Amino acid sequence: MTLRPKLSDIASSLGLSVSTVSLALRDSFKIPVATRDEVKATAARLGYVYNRQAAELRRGVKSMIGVCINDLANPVFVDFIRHIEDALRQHDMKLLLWNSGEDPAKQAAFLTTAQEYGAAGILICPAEGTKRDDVAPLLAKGFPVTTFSRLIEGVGVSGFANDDAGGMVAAVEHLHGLGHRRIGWIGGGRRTSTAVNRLAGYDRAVATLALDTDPALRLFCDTSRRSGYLATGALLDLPHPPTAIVAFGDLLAIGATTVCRERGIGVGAALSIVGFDDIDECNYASPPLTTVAVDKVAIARAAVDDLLSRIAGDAEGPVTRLFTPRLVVRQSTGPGPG
Amino acid sequence: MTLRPKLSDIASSLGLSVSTVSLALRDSFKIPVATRDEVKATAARLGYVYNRQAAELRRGVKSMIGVCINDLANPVFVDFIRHIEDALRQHDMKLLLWNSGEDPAKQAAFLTTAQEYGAAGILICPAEGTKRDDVAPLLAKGFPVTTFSRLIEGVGVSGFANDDAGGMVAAVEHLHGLGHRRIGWIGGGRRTSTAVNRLAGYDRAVATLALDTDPALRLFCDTSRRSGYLATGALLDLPHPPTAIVAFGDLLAIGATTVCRERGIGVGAALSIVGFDDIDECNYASPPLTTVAVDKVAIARAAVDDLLSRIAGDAEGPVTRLFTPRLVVRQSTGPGPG
DNA sequence: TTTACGAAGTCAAACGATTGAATGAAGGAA
DNA sequence: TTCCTTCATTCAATCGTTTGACTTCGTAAA
Repeated sequence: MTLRPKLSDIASSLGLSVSTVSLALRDSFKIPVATRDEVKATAARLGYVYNRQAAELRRGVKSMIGVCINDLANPVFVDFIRHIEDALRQHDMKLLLWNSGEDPAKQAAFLTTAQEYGAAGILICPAEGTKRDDVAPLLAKGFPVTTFSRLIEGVGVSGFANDDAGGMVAAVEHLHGLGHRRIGWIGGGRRTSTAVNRLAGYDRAVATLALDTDPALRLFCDTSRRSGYLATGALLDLPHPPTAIVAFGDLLAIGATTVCRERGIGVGAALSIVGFDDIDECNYASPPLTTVAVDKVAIARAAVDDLLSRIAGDAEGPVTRLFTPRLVVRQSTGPGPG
Repeated sequence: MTLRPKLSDIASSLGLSVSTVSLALRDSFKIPVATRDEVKATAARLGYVYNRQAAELRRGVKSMIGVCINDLANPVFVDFIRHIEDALRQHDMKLLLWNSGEDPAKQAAFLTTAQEYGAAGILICPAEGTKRDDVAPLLAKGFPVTTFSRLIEGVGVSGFANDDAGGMVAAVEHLHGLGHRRIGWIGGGRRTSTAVNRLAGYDRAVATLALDTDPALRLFCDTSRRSGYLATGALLDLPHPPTAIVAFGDLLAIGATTVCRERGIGVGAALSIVGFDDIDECNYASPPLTTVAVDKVAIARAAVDDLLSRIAGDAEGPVTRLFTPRLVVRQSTGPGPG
């Protein structure tokens, strides 16, 4: 187990100075091409590996971005990561991944850790219950932070998210157009901007379209398939169950289809179900799921662009931008009763 | 936008030396408690953030692990990441994530990048077509590398994987026990150890149990839901289609159930389907999927433990360990014809 | 012959934290 | 008073790279 070779090893092996070697490896025009080639050959021969930590310490540049999400088990977030990674790759930036598991304490730990490791900035999908003061200190110090998918209320931090309220309005309007008047909600309560806004969209549409407002129709739970299964079961057990359900997210909706199957309730017939996010799984659900497609690629790109321009220093104040979703009608929705 | 404070800022603000501050922050017994507290308070007031890059450069320790997987879109790999992350967290190690997308070139880039960033070691699920020489140089240099989920043929690198052949034998035996004699295969060919071994298990069981060996029953494709959908469609179009299908992975199996649904073929009745991996989605498929459950938690833990002991220097030669899978019978398999 | 200049490299001081060795002051024993 | 400890703190070298300033040398212009 040889020691990792450094510039000085290459230098002494060639009878050159460390400076020359450093410049040669970085292709400085100050070093003749012949020397450069010699240096590079020796570096390769010795198995030299660039010590980026040392270099960044000296140069004061950074090339890593911290990315914090809440739930790796949810394909939506994984989709976001994939697109963020794609975008970062184009800028030659690396990704330090963190999973907060919706725990603001773990998230706070990451905020510190990412800085410690010399991250240039942080991309974060704020955990449930993230408060203004959780990120304000960073922003005050001028440390670049940008949020994606979820927004943080009243903080001067850039955020790129889906128009969740609008999307949910579209979902309810779609069901209303099919003749549904009694529409249930399953999903998050008020602890993330996504949940707040989707629920607000539901409430607004229900009010505007004069649909049934029975509070029993709204069931709050987390975002897993299992919760969708359980919550939908509970709605179906109501004395006067809904004829359609909008779910906070696709996983919930998929859980909903499962309980229907078990009970012999035809999805898209006896019960219509709409999901949200449009993960790949929707296409293979039984039946394929009507959902509100979030433009994850655009959101990821915008967030990365914003963060990078903030890092570069040429960004003005914080930006908030909502992206318009698209209702994708598949077979889990059908005509209402009557 | 203030500059990030450093030890010297705390020091001068207190009229102390940098050494004292450094020692105080690390709770050295050489510094009286009163001074420590003062230093810590000032650090907090100034918003001091530890510069781990500088510290690691000086101390020569590392606290980051590079993790490279092939396909973030596949829940199996995401499951592995989650468990790896859990295991690493307990050792206070951070995770630098990389997605190779099954591209050995991208994977090679990561091997270098991770070292450049000062990773202590690398956990890798080798991309398709990874050859001995892709990792041998690292190992020769004594850089710790451990593989999980897939193995690399004939290289002295530790590997922790599922007993894929055994699992597939169990799947075929299960179908045989149900009376199936004509069993199709959909999935990977020979480019990963997982594919090689699962297919070998299929072949072995087919031979041992004297089942139909029609080569048309084996269809090679990638691991996506879509491929499962297409490949299964092709098998069903055969003049003499199989009565059961084993899939390389769950996503394929889910795609398979989808095409059956479209064609009105009862899964678990007219056609039995077995998946592999046991991702959460299996429980919510229609019907819930019989599958071979891989012990991802144990594999992830073992890989992390091995890597960490290698990093600590107290590991002998490379270790290869296979973990026994468990057949989980759900409703996608049922009695064969006759 | 002197001066000037470009080419090819080298010097040495950073970057921020760590740490073994050294310092100075206070207190106690002889 | 002198010597020895102990305590609290500081010195200074170091980790591996980078980079502005500098050297050295040969050649060409004046």
